[in-house]
Amino acid sequence: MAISNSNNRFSSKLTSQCQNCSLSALCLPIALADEDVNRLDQIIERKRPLKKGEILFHQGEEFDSVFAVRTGTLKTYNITNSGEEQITGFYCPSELVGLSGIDENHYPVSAKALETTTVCEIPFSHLEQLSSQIPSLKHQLFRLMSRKICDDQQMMVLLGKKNADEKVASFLLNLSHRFKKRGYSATAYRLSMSRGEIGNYLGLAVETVSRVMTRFQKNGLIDVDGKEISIINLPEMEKLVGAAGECATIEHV
Amino acid sequence: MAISNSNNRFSSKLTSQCQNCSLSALCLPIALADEDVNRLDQIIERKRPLKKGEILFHQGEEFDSVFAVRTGTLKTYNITNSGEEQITGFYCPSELVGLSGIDENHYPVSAKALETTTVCEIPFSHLEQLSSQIPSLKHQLFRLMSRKICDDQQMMVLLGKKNADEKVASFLLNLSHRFKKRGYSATAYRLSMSRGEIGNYLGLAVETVSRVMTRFQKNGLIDVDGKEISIINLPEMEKLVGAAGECATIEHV
DNA sequence: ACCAACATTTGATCTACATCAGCGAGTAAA
DNA sequence: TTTACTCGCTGATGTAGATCAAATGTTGGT
Repeated sequence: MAISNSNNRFSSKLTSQCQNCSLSALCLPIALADEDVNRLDQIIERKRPLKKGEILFHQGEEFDSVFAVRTGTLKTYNITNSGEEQITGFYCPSELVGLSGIDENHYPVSAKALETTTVCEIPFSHLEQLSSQIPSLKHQLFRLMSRKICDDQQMMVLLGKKNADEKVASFLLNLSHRFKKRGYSATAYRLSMSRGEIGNYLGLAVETVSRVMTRFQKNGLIDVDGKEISIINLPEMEKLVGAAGECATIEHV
Repeated sequence: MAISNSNNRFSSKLTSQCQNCSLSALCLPIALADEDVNRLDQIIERKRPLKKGEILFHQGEEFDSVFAVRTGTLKTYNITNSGEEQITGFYCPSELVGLSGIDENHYPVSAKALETTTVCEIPFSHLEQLSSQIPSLKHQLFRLMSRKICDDQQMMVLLGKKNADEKVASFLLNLSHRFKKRGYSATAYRLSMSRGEIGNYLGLAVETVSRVMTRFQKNGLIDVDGKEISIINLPEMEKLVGAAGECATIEHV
């Protein structure tokens, strides 16, 4: 895909730069030799930013790349036979989206930007080739996919067994952990998704999400101001979630 | 792990035999050259059968192998902080279990036999090494993990959005597809798990599972005799499930 | 600055499913 | 055979959260 130069603000960023990308330790957290980083750089395409609501790839489209989120947020979803949207995940900076397309060679979901979002496109066939030459890269890919499996299974437990309070608390703490990992505050952040999208994702009605958050605020667990969230009583929130899932508990590096 | 020779009935089977294993086309469905199959054979250990209730690996245990089910059925589950079991999956012959352990190098779940079950143990470090030398094997592994991600996400949709009827129907049809893929009848099979385990997996009470199945039978959709299930009205069942998930719809090879 | 469209909150009511309880059938041990 | 269990089925009742309804806030376009 040709790189757009229409916007000078970004063209300078659209160059090889895994070396100095602040996310490199996260998106493919491996100790690569300099020459290997260069090889990785060469296959990665930086794309122009997606505006809010723009689609990165469509459900059913042919799979060719995975994408690392650099800034902003994406959601993946599919459209059910009854025409409603079902959100299957949110993706923050440093996270990889598109792995589920490998199997069938088509993306089984669509990915849409929740806000202005930039991604690195990584053509999968190149990545796979490169992984043959760099064992640590291959291992890293296996780990990433394994983690995704693990995380999704925790999500299954959440959906199948937890009540509304536990779902919302898990969701807020999960985001907190993800922000913390990138060096941001774990206790104050901005939601990039609407209440409706949260409810859709958690298997709850919008009204329930709203009520639970309001109640959490009344009870001094969190502070809510529109999309701004502050976690006031972290221990109590964690208690609500319970020892949670093992994947989350063992704590990702 | 030493192979037990205490049981002659099995010792003859505990030899290299991916070539003539009827599942080989499924467990790692690749066109491998003969010599490659041999190399794969050499790293695989066939273990003595597990009896019903025996544990293949425990949650928290160090990860070293993935396992291909040859006969029988396994369930994976984890124990929540409140001490209850949460089933995260059932595994039939030809299916691979343990992939979620790669990331943290520990199994995040336990795996237990639901009936007498035999598995092939595949030490992951060897498999990974071998995959460096056989690109098609590496690709196959990526595909398998991708499919698992895809399937789990469909399960998330099921748990989050479907009602009891749709859950049970999806479950029964999913098993049907898995039996069919292995060449068995898609319309008559035996459940290896209890109603309680089905309910646990689907996020339903036992009583609900029982009631739904009874109602399905009354309505001529299925025939139930204890653990024996016959699907009488397949089209109607499929309608109940809806166009379902994309992963399932595009149809695995 | 204004208006239209949409997002969020709150209250009232409804319902799918959980929970509780009781029953019969199968199975294993004594 | 009896006792003790476990498993599956069915009926009665309770409840978490969905749905319906309406007011209020927020946002983007012109």
